[in-house]
Amino acid sequence: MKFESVTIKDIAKVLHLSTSTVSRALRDSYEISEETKKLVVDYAKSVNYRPNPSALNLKKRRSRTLGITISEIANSFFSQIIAGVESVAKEKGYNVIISQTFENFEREQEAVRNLSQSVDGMLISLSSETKSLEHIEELQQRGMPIVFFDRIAKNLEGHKVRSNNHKGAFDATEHLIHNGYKRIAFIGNPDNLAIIKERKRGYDEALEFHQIPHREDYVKYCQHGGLSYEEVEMVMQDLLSLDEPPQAILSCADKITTNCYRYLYKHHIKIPDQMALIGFSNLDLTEFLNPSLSIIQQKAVTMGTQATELLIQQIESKRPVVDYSEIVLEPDFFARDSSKGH
Amino acid sequence: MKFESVTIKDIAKVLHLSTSTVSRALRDSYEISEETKKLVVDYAKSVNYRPNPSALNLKKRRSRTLGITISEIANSFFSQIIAGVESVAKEKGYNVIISQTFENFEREQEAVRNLSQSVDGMLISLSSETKSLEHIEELQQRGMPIVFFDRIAKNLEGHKVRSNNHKGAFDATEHLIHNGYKRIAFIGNPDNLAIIKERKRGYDEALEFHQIPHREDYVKYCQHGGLSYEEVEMVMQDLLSLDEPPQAILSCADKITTNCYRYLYKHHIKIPDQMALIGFSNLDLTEFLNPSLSIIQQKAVTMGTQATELLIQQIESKRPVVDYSEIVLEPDFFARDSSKGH
DNA sequence: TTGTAGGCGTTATCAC
DNA sequence: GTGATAACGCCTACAA
Repeated sequence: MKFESVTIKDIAKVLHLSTSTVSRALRDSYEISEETKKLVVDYAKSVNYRPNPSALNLKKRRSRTLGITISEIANSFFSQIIAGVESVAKEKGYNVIISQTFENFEREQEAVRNLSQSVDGMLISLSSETKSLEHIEELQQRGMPIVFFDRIAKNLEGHKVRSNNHKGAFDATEHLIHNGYKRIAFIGNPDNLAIIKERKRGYDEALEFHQIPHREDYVKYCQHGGLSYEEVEMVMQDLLSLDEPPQAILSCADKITTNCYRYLYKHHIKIPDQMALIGFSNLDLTEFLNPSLSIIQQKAVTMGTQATELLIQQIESKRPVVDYSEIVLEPDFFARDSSKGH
Repeated sequence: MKFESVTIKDIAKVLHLSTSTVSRALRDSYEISEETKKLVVDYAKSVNYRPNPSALNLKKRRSRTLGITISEIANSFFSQIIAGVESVAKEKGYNVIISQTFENFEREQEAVRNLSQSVDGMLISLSSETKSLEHIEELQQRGMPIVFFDRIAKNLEGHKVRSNNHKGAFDATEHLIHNGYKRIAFIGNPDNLAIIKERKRGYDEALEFHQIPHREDYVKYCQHGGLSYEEVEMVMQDLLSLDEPPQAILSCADKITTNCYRYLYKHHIKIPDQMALIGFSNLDLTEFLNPSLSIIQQKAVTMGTQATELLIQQIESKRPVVDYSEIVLEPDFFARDSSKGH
């Protein structure tokens, strides 16, 4: 089953013109007479002519396509990011190809390498399991414009758009402390991710500031980013089986937050009385949950639009970009019942 | 800023071979000696050679890209669909380009026409405002494989994957009736959509079956699919200002359901005592809402995978497809507190 | 077993 | 003002 489409050649044949004339007429070149232009344009419209993108790409050595690498689409944070990316991309005439890593390093390498030939530039949020950055560095060195967002690569150059993760975690932890919680656990993705390091630092510093002793057994990392319920379940069991279990949890990813909530619900552990919960999340209805969920919400759509604007700017820049921006977005904090004082 | 990549020509030059030999060696042709093959393949790997997709596409007259047209990405139902689509597409070596219509007819026409040159086939869920189908028919006639899902086009040929909308709405309505509700309102997208007609029919027939009189003023359509809160707000105000307002609502789209919930919450109308609510939704945490939300949940991921499998099958079929399948997925029904009897 | 040449659809360069 | 030609990267008859 093949889709047959009209080409410049077809038009040229019908109108008894050369392909070059048709091409020029369609692009409104000054060299072509108004008469011929009108003839060609009208006919092209009547047969619904559209230039073949592959031919154009081959010729122009660009694809007007952006690649975006994220952990998972079915995650409110990332689907909001994509919404932002798509809106700017479409507006500027770019398509977007999405690659999911499912927090897996090999998949990320694969994705990045595959994308490399199809796109003019890439938006990357690292996977939880990413340890080495060579696959990305190599592309950068060959001139691929890459903008990092959310889970940025600390040690690579390039435009970056991220949240103020330190502040988000610090404020949330402090909020718990103010509400009377002292035994506060931290659950995050693995801390090879800079954002998790930052959030951990925020958590640490809030404890320190309020002279609450650190406890290493209150700090947990989900190697797979809490993608599966089971992963979070194990962490929760660990925490609850401690001699002195925590009274509150700070969760550092959308999936972890919802899976914690699910766990507590399932095991009839009352929130916040038996366990307070506050987490990073971009879900829609958290305020209507029972109890309503306290969240640190990132400006996801904005993150998507800003990152895309920077990327397109870099792609279309005449000279190599040397001066990179790092945009930091302030997260919004919503204190609700799940972290109420007792 | 241009991304320089290695071509077959480069390899040929370095190895003192012709481009055809390199091309054949890379594709493991029987004509090439093992020796040469190894030489070429090893070198290609060492320089990270990837064929240029545009050149391949131009040559093969296909793009190994699928287009999908939906109303909005930031909608749990559609992001689950996309997750399903991506998984099958990636597995079979296809990329996916997403187009959002935001329920607008012109955007849909634009999207479909733009996509037409870039993709080998399309997955389409119609927009709420779509009235004519010429833009789609035209492509079909020129041989573009198109699979309809969710909001299918009743009068066009093609593979179709949808939910059993009639049953979903019938069961939900009957459930409300069993729980003692008689004054039941229906809120949906515009009924030029076949799925809404079907859901309306399910609602109608359940009422009829239980000998509950119809009331036209209980039936409301959101022209823009409830995308904005304000649209749903107006409908709710209409319903509540009736002499005899409804006691329960059946909502027919994810966005409408959540916006109804939001409205009731905001106006301190107790669910279900003052107004029961049940709706089509694929949101994640509905069971933990306060009160927990009764939903009709569609098999979104499956819908995505099945539609994509059909599409790729049609694209890769040697002979024109004449025998179209219509897959009907049974929705899952979760009765919860928001529709409890009083 | 390897090389040469032509073409996929488009645009740019050069001629007329 | 218009037309012929080459080139973008790849593949595939056909030739050698």
